[in-house]
Amino acid sequence: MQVVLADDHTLVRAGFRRLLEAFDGVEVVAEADNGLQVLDLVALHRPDVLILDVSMPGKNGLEVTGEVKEAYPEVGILICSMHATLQYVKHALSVGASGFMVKDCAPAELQMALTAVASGQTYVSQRLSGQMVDAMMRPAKAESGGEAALTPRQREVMVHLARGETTKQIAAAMNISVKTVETHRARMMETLGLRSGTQLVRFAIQHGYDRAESVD
Amino acid sequence: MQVVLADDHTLVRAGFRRLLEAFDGVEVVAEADNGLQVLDLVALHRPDVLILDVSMPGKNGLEVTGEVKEAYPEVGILICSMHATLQYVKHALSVGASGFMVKDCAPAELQMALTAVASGQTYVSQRLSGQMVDAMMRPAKAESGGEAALTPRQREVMVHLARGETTKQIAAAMNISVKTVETHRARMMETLGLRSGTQLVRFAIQHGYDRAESVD
DNA sequence: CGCCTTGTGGGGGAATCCCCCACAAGCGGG
DNA sequence: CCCGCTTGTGGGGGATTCCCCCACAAGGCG
Repeated sequence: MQVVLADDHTLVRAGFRRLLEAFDGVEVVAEADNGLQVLDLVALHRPDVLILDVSMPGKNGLEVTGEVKEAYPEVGILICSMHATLQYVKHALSVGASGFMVKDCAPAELQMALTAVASGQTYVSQRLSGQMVDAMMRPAKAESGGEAALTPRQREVMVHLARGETTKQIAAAMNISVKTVETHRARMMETLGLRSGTQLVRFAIQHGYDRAESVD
Repeated sequence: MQVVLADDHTLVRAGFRRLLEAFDGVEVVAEADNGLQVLDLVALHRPDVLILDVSMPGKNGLEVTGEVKEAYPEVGILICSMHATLQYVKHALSVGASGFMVKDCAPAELQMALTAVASGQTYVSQRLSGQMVDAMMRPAKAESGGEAALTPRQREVMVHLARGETTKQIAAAMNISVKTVETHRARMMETLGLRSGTQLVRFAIQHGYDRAESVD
């Protein structure tokens, strides 16, 4: 497996290289210390995997990702970062990365990430997948008694809202009056401390009411 | 770290035990071959981690999970299964499991899962977190990569929409007329093929317009 | 030079939002 | 046992928004 390594800190690169070459069958064929170099090196070596630091001079990792993926979609890209939020991961994956690692993980995890990315799978650092699980479970938890101050009927309205239905459609679907739907909305907004109906839609979607409700 | 191991196949248990005891500081204090035994063994040994097969005679792993968590919430529970779907994982986590492994993973992954669960973190097998990522990205990928054919001004409106602002607030913030905001909305809905303003809000949020635009 | 896109607006009717309000059913506590 | 609270069901009415028409200026481009 051939790897190109891009990070703006020489010491970090050296450490990574040692780690990587300790793995069986991994070869670091080139290193870059800035974003502009990367595209050339990829063009030259056509590696299996490109390991990219997010913050680099010239061009940041996410920009580079987009360009490399466009020119050489077969190259697996593994993003490395120290501070990692879910939004950040989503952004990285949406521009074409195959994996996202936090830098303080165990060497074994790096190896797993590498093999996953090389074989075309998606890998997300364990620390981050924990966050993802939380995000995924939030709506399911609410249902199963977490801290949903919402009544069953209100939750039902929330689901329809999250799917983008209009008040009239919701009323029809639930077989009640438009006015009743509005009352439910109003009471939810009060308990949730929201000011506009749009914010309620926002809440519904961000809390996953558009996907849940089919489990079990 | 003390572990109780529950699986209905003797050979599987034996293999697991060997694996586990090869890890530093891990001790298998008891084994169960059916669901009914588990609760007693946990009560007796108070392990740090309980490794549970999903399919067991007597009581399946998920039922056991709920009961153990209720009685001994401090015990970390790691579910093992061969066939694993996202729905399944969600269910397992919602009844109190801390981790979910597929059985054909690498030994190193088992160790990572074990330490994560023992320290109270959530661990989901790498194969599964890949699926989770896909599920998470699906809405974002849909059109952002292919055809984010929005004009700068339209995107600006989108950001405000995603933050839950009203038309009037957006108009004020952008220093233009309410009517102009409405035109932008209408044109976006046309290019995106949406039918209601609520769905536009939905789109805006699912595509990350509420956070992105400031990342980079 | 027309044509298209983009940004800026308006008119008007239907739908909605968001504040009031009411009443019945259930449920818990004093 | 009755009072209060919550929940579900509705209405009135004014402000706002939605969503269909429409117009015009500026810029790009074949």
